[in-house]
Amino acid sequence: MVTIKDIARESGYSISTVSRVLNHRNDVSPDAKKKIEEVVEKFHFVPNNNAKHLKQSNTKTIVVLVKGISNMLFSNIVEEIQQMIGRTDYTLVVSYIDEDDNEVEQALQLCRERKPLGLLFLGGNPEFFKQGFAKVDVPSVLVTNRANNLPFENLSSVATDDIAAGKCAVDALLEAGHDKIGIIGGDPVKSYTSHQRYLGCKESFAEHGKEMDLEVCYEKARFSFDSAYRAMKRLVEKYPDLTAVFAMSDVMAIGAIRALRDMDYRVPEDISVIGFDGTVLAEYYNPKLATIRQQYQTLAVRSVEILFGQIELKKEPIYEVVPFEFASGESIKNLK
Amino acid sequence: MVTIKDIARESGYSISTVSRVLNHRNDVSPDAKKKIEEVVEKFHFVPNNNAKHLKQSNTKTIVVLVKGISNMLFSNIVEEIQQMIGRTDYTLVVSYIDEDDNEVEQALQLCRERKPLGLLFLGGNPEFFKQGFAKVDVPSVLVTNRANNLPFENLSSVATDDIAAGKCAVDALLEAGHDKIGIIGGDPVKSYTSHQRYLGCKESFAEHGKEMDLEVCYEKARFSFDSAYRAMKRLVEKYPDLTAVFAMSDVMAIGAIRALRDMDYRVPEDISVIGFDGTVLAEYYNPKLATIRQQYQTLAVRSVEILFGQIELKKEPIYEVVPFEFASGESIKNLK
DNA sequence: TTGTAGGCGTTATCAA
DNA sequence: TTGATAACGCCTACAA
Repeated sequence: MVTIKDIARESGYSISTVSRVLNHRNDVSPDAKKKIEEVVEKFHFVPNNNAKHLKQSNTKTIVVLVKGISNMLFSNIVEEIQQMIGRTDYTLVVSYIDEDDNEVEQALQLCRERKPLGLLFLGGNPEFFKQGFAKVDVPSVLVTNRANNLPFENLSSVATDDIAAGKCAVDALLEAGHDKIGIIGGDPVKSYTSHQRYLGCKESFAEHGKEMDLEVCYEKARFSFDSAYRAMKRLVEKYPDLTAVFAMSDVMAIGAIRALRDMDYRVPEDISVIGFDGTVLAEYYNPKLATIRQQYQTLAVRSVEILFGQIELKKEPIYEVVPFEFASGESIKNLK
Repeated sequence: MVTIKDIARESGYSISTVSRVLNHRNDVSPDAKKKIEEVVEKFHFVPNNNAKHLKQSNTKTIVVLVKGISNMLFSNIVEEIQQMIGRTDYTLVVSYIDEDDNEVEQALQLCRERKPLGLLFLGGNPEFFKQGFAKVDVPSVLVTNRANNLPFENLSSVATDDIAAGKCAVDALLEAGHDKIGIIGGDPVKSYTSHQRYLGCKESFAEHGKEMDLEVCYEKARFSFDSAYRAMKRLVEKYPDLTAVFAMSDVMAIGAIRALRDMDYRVPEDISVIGFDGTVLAEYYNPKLATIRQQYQTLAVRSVEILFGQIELKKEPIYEVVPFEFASGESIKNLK
């Protein structure tokens, strides 16, 4: 393996000078720079990041922790963030972790290894934060979840108001004349987001003078096609006269629709469906999926802005709420 | 930051003994092990991987290089691989790189930094291999692409026969009575896979006694919904009387269908569509997408088996072809 | 079973 | 503008 040492020997300069050239510093003579770059090129030398990060302290890097690689909303947000950071002199490190893994532990590890100036969490479990976030001493922003109940002075948040959004989804169904509504969502005990959206549903029912029986109308699922598919089948079984379904993600909604069609229901003629997130999938599906569109661009932009605010100005934490939109699609039938 | 040194001091043992405990080695007394684990727990000590990998030589790790995070086929394969490796004493490192980046350079970098015993490439550009793979001295398997024309003694491959599969797709359309067929695929010059599938199309036409005019019937697109959407619109414009479309991925097919519907064509009544890959999306879409299903499980299993064969037995490279299946779906209309 | 010491490939601090 | 040299945190002969 060719190291900086080899480049030094080969170019006739010292290790330090090579290092300077590699890090694009300007206290090097043009001659040295030229010669060293030639040798680097010739040997296809690439620095070893382990050694680099082990030693380096002053790194302008931001770490993004993404919970779940198959979450399209997150993919979109990451892409936006990448573009924004690309225009600054910061480096972005994106780390994907499993839906169920502990993002705070992972953050701690990354802090030791990359010494970032800021952290961006895409998705997160409040429990993990309560347990371990105290040990994170880097400015952070929780994106997509609210951090109001997580009183850490270095943790802000940018999120959609999940209660209002959940309410909006059910409002849409109720106002189209549906009142036998099933819900497919995550486990409200484990997923804070699901819990919030569920509260929104409840509120909507109450406001329309109706009761909502969790036992009958709610089915738990993971955020995947097939898990939602199975949940939809269970839901129909225990609530056979439902006329509409609110699925707490677009992926879930599509899983549910497939299940309904396999049971010979038509969507939306027999049963209406509304999703959540407003990913590109919703627009491409047949029928076009009604959904609650989260403003992923705004989420991305504000998360970065707030993070930089925290890093550079050491501001107070901010808990920002980003508006959502109702996208009507073609999957809701108006009964009125 | 708490280091192994702190743990040593605090526990009363030496750094080496702590290191031994951390690496679960058995030449440590139970007392030492217990005491040190307590201290580690108390201080929430986590080793710094930079330092670890910098020094460590004997790492039983396999690196997977995935080209494109939004490729569902690859996600499925990765998941399978993860499960298989999980049952061994190897560690798996998954690295996602952009569709257009140079996977061989990235591989070189990872080899220096992680010293893996084997490499798995999910997708890859033969050009990059020709240029740089000679410097990779680790057993590798190219998954999804064939390496027959890449005569490196440490590079095997497991792949679907893209020519045969492309032919199968067009056969299906021709045999359903379609003969005005459009094709949406990657740039055949840049994407070897697309080129192979295109050759299959040509073969199918020839076998059915028809000609195929690349200029008229082929539209280039990236492997995304919206790029395929636009390609479909262009295709209809220059080939208005087509009755069927072969899209070289399921995602492309869905983008195309949306475009067709927006132009008031019905699928499959007016225009038939067949996709490629057989991802879960195909089954959940409406109409269920006809597609060429790649056996992602077999691809995953064989790639790992072949890699271990190379690592442990130093066998000759193998170029394995995995069978594919035609999934009829609901998106092809029979004109006969 | 345990400890000492040297080194992994960089960066950073000084002095030249 | 350069070059020694000491870290960075850990692993690993080798010695005890």
